[in-house]
Amino acid sequence: MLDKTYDPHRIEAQWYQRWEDAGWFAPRLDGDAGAYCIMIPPPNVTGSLHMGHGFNNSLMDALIRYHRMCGDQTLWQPGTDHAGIATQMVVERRLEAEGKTRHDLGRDAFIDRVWQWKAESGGTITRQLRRLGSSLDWQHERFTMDEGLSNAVREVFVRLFEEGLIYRGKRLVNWDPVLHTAVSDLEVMSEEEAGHMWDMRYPLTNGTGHLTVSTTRPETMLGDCAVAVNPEDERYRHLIGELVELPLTGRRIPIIADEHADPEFGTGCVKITPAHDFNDHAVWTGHRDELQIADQPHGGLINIFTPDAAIRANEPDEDDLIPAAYIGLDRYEARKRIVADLEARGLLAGVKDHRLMVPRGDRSGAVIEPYLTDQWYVKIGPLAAPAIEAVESGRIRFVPDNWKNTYYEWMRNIQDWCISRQIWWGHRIPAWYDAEGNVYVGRSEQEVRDQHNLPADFALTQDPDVLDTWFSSALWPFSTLGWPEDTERLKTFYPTSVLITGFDIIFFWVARMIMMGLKFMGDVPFRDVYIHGLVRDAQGEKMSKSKGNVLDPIDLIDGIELEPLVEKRTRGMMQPRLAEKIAKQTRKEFPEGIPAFGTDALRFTFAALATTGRDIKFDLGRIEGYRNFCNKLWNASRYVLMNTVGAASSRDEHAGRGKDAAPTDIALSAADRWITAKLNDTITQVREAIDGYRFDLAAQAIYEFTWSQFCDWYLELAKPVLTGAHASDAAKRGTRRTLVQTLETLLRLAHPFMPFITEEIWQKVKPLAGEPAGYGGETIMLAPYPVADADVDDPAAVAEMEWVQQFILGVRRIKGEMNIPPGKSLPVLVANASAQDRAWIEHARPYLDFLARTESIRVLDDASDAPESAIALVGDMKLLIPMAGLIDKAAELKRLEKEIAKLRGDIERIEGKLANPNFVDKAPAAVVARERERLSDQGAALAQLVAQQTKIANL
RNA sequence: GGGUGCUUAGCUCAGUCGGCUAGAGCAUCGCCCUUACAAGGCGAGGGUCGCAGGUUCGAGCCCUGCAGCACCCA
Repeated sequence: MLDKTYDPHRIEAQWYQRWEDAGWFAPRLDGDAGAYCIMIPPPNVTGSLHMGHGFNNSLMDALIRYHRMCGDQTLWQPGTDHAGIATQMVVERRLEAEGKTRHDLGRDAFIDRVWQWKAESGGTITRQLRRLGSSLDWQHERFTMDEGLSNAVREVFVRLFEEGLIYRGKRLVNWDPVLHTAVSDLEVMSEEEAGHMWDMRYPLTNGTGHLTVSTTRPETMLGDCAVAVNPEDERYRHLIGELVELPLTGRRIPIIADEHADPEFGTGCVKITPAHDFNDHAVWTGHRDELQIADQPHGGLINIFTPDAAIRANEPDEDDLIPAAYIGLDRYEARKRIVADLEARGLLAGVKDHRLMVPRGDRSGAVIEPYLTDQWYVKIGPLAAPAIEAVESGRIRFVPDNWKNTYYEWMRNIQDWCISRQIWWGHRIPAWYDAEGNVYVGRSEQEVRDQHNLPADFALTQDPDVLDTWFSSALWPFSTLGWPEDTERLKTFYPTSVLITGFDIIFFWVARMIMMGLKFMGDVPFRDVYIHGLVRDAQGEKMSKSKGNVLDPIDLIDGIELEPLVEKRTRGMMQPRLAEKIAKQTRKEFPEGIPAFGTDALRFTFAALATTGRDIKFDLGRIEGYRNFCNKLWNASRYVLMNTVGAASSRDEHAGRGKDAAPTDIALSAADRWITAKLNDTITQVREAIDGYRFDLAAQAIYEFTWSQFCDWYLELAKPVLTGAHASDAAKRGTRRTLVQTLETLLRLAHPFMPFITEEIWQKVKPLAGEPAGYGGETIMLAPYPVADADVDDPAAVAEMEWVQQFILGVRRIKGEMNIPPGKSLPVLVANASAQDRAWIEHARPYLDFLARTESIRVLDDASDAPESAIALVGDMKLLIPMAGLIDKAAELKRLEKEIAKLRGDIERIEGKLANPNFVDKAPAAVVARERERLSDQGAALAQLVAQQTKIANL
């Protein structure tokens, strides 16, 4: 028997271990069933679970469990990502606490430290995924830096290089001066910030005055190679080809004509600093062959910064290219000094406040500097074209569909991918250099030596850089399955079925997987891409540590007291004032802390909120409601078990399933047949919803059936049968069997969304319910998913039960509105009853007595005999509850008036419609017929109520 | 500047092919501790579907314009 109260903690603790130990998460590789596979988006190996993971994994597990129960060969591939920059930063911060930098340790020792950190913290997120109930195939867990995946990375790098799709080039990159590495365009976040616009005077060398240029970055003037004006700009046209003197440096630079100069912007003159600005670099590219530029130092492409973004020293052959006064100054210090010096010389024309877009590294937050470096690139055009085609042709389908536009937009404007990073934690680039700087690419140093006949004493040094983390992630759908080996798993599970992810990594990850999958597997990596929204807080704000509004899914599962919650939210806060604010806000929002809701409630909430194409606001009220739902299911199950375990019910009584199997001594009532038909409808709805990725509709259908049909009606209808003296043993058996089988099926239906509670209950129900579709196994997670059965449709039973419900609701409504306690028994008179009504009254009498608390039901042959009564209509039949001593005449008149007004409004609308010849002629016949029928029904009801109103009013 | 999405009850959201009186949960208000469940039961109130036009017999849904909000890209 089930415990009296639902305690998610106790249930969840045991089942996961059992499932995993039994090996039930592994795909069954035998047989000819279809394959179904999802790759987990690998979380950061040293990270911990946030709400986004919780959401994402709840949906994936629902699909995986559904398909596993459907009998597919089902694989959910687990694994983690080494998350290069992020992980390296964490370890560096820990070193910093010891007063060291990574350079103090050296590369090898530092990497050892990172592996140590992984060993320490690497289990956290996989443990947390287990807490969510995720049925991942842990026996095959992978890590992006394990041996197999590293092999795959080298293999891909070498093959792309050999095809000319990977190259090394010196270009402007996004340089992070704090992390000392290049980052890709995607890792740069530009936001508008407050700054200044400086107007600086550059004297004309012909002595006729000066040009004024506007800039937001005055310090970069040291690297200017020209001033550009728009060729159409009348003000400056005559100066094109003249020279100006670059202040503070003594260099002379030309005035050039270029469209890039916007006459409307500032003075219309723009300084060109090709080594420190992407636009300027493009301008320079167009003018680099002009003598006045080509003759400048470095052909005009003058870098002025060190990797720290400080002003660099001069090279031996540069003379005083960089003025000594600024060398060694940080870029912002240099800015101040240069502005001051210009002002001192009368060359500063003005300063105004100006809002500008500032690019920052998404990890470090440092202002990104366009910087000239040697980097490795993937030539992306040849990879992008087939990846675009794969979506256009429908081989890959986005859900919701409109995301494909975002994908196209990016893919059609894609730039070559900078894949080298100047950090230590990651896949080392498989390239070696000799003393002359020649580069050799190969799978290993040995392979390079063999291929190029380089003797062992020929010095080679490996490229110090590592690859962008997303390079290895891009291979995830096939590298995890064993590629480049041709494994069984690869053959079975590639292409995978669906990718489930947030829109934020369409570019980082989804697009790159598609390109790499097509390139190396010759096929798409997945058929569907389901894009879900972001999990936000109850106010719709993005969750972030600095806002202090982060919810930890584990805290929702286990609950957390207020003090630990406050501590957690403010831990490691740099700004005490912010910490104080967050603490205050947390105490206000969660004065009692957060109660434990359990995993099933959390998962069901995620499913219910997963409407397509929208972010979700995570409101604690919702999870509370679904925790209550778990409780409801639990208690309903207790009721079913209490009434079936042990009773006269042997296993045989329940063993039969469906109509054919019904033994002769079992009688199924209309209620039994009705709930079976309703369940059948629900099965269809849930399956359709899951197949269409409508997790919200699936959850809603399960919720509605369980609560509003099974609990509110069927369990109540079962009571008079099970406890009443009038019911036959065959009827009792029929009801018991229906209770058990409905519950058993419902548990299987709900299992993908609430795995723990359904397993726990199923274990108790299974011995009573018999084997669903011949399944005799030990766990619900491998039991067959319910299949709808057209044979159990039963319109007669449905009609009867709807009548019963109308009758009961009619009586309840009168009681409710008249403030009569619901438990009070009342005599009911019935008038205008048809033969069918009379039969049903007879037949359904026990239900009516129990649920409507009818003391007696008397059928009147003539309604005029009735005493003063409150009225309710069931079709044409009138329910009359004598008012004497119970009901106030004025109250009943008011109630009638309200209903009459509603009917009149309705009738008026319908008459209007039917009076319109266009409607009658053009609308489909069925629609017109339905309106006519409604009019006649409403008209009859109105007549009855009006008659009643008159009668009562006249008393 | 370009793009995408959103706007429905106090709140959070459904609403499929254009067709019954626009639904659910939470919140609110009454009555009930009825032997599965007070984490509950029974009942009730609550809507100009962002605004303005258009198409249609019929529009929350389709079209046009406008407004507001959010996000992405430059």
